[in-house]
Amino acid sequence: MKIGELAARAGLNASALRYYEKMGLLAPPYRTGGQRRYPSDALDRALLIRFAGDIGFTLGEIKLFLHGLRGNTPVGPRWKKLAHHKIREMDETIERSLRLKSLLQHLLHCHCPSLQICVQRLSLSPSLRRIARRTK
Amino acid sequence: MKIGELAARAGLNASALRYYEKMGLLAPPYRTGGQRRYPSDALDRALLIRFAGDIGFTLGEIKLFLHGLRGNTPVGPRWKKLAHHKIREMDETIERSLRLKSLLQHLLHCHCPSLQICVQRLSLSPSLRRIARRTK
DNA sequence: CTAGAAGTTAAAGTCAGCTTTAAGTCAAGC
DNA sequence: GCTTGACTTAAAGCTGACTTTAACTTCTAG
Repeated sequence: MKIGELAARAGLNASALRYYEKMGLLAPPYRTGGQRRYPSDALDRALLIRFAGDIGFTLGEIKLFLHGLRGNTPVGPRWKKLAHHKIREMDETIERSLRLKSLLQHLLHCHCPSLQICVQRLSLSPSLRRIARRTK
Repeated sequence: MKIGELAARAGLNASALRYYEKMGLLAPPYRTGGQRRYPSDALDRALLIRFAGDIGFTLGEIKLFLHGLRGNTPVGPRWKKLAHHKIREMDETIERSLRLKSLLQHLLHCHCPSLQICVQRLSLSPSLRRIARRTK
């Protein structure tokens, strides 16, 4: 399989595949006249990488846990740890988003005479300040 | 007030204040011997900018709605539109995070013989693929 | 008066995850 | 054999929100 075909089948750009290879996520394949020729299981790899990226893993994390996998090794402890970590991250994101949403709703419906005054009042609350700060 | 004091009081770096000024979010203050001297209400402005940034507005959005405010103008329609937009964004974030969380939990507890096979199965589901894709 | 803390600028650097560009090489169909 | 489309590389560019750097000036305390 040439890189273009692999890219099309994995839903990625060829440049992304080359980038993954450079970053150590994708094994360097055989070459024919300088061009990459991938074995069919490279598609699984590429799909796995895309999938993991899609669900919010960084390339560093993906690399980390791909190294934990060898061939068709079943789901292992390294992966589970990462998954738990990501689940916690999701929880934090959800909680933060909920709080900020209600904050925005307050701002929409409150009776402060101006945004600046409203924000000043909100800023005085240490708990709110903490929420805001973590949002970064 | 010198820039360092304003920065300290607003919880920002001086470089960020200069950046905001360059980006048109903060009015250029008077200068004494080339150095910026801020009036005390600049603190409100800076806090407002920080607060808005903290709750997820981009600088572009902040600039947009700061231009809608003049002095202590009450909360206006421009701001409300932006707030509604942001609330929708929060809702999307929350929904996506919830789905990805349950996806991760499935991956943790499913009985697929390997991650690759599990992901292959998941990837076959168009609805899941859509979820994943929107995550970018 | 002088040391040194704090201010000034423009321009470059940072982070991630790629894409784009430039300049060239290779392969496949006619 | 020739065209054209797909491939190759290294390096630069992109986004956003700043920070850092370098070289310099100004303010302030003692």
